[in-house]
Amino acid sequence: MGRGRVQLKRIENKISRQVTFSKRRTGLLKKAHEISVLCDADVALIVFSTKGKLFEYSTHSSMEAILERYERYSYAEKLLTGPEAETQGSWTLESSKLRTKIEVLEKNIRHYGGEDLAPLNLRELQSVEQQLDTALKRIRTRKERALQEQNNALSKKLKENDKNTEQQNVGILLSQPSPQPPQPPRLVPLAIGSGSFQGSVVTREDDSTQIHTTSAGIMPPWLYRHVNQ
Amino acid sequence: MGRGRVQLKRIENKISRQVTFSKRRTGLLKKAHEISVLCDADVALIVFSTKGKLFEYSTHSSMEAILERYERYSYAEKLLTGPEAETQGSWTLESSKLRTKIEVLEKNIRHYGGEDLAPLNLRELQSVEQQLDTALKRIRTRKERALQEQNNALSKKLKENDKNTEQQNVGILLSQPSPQPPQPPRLVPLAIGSGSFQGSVVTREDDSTQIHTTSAGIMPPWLYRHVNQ
DNA sequence: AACTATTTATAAGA
DNA sequence: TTCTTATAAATAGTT
Repeated sequence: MGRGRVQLKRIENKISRQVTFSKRRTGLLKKAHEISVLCDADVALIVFSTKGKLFEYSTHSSMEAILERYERYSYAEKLLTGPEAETQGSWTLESSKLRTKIEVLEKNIRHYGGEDLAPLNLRELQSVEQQLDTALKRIRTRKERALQEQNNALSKKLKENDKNTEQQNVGILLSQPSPQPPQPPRLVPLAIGSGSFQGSVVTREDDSTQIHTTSAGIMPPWLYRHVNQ
Repeated sequence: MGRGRVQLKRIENKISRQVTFSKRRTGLLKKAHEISVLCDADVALIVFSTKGKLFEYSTHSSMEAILERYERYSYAEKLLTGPEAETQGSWTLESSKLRTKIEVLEKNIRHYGGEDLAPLNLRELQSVEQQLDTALKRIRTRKERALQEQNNALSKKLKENDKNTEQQNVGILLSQPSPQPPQPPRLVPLAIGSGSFQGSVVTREDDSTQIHTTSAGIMPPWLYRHVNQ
């Protein structure tokens, strides 16, 4: 699509690689949005440039929702592909069991849907919902416990160290600088054109950071022509 | 791109919507792959069709890796957005909010049940289930993050103490321990070969699950023309 | 950033 | 679904 064909391999020239990235990124985001609107699809697109700059697009239903939806599929597949790969930790085992259960439940829901509307029993639904709730809670509890144990272990070790050092240099420890808080990337909102748009486009950088998050009713610049021509 | 311009709005005709989806999906995946190779970018693309069928593309570094990388950014952003809400028992607040939400949802379920059996839309049910799932996952994530932060903080302090102790023993107390250098974003190294393909394309359905994962050196079907023409 | 010459993507039609 | 073809779009190379 341009003056000359392009080899499908990394562009070595840094400048043109960057230019191409910019151009194609725009096109990719646009197309992601288009298919989501035209075909009523749920789309999530994440792009990290070589330099670590993030660009993303997601359908109205938000990135998080789509990623979670994806994760569910993902887990189901893993269970199918390699159920033996459960060597991690104890809660991993528990977790996967629960996820299996969830999958079964979800499959049931789909199954019900495949049939007539009649067999849809509300009580069954509520039951399923409750089971899901319970299953997820167990997973959460498990993970928490694991992390809590870690915390306890660390705290204990910390105290022991403190005790050891106190005897020798009490004053030093008192003047410890408090640990630096984690540095989040800076975010700067960008101006957006008009139109109707329900997805979101975000751009963040390590140093210069920019976000353009479009809320409902706002049109991303790369859709401008589509609407006005 | 075709015989006649296209309006950026949902295609109402089911058949042509499906056809368009199929075509554009192919194109989108192709372009995602191209930019990842040409520009050395990390790309993750997730597409759910209306029917819930999943299509995905991810660069060599795998979907999971990219999503995790994304989550890191995402979390950092949230810290910026609401840094005050990240203190001690903040997640407790969040948690109760989510629980309230769950209660509302549960009330909705009951409400549906109180009415006729007819209005019971399967999609709605699944939607509710998903919302519950999401809500619970968020709580879990919140707690995990809080605990993880605690872990990190403790680890850091532990290291600092160790370092201090060393200095003490040697008798050098000239300078303050330097604050932790800001964490540069990690860059995931990409190994992209010329003309070869290292990403993976997966297609899965609810019941019949099919995967075609391309390993290095194997060309996805939609790149066929590129190489052979 | 703009501007085109070309290559690509694709909407329709079969 | 798949192929063909006319056209709309995207974009590589240039200015």
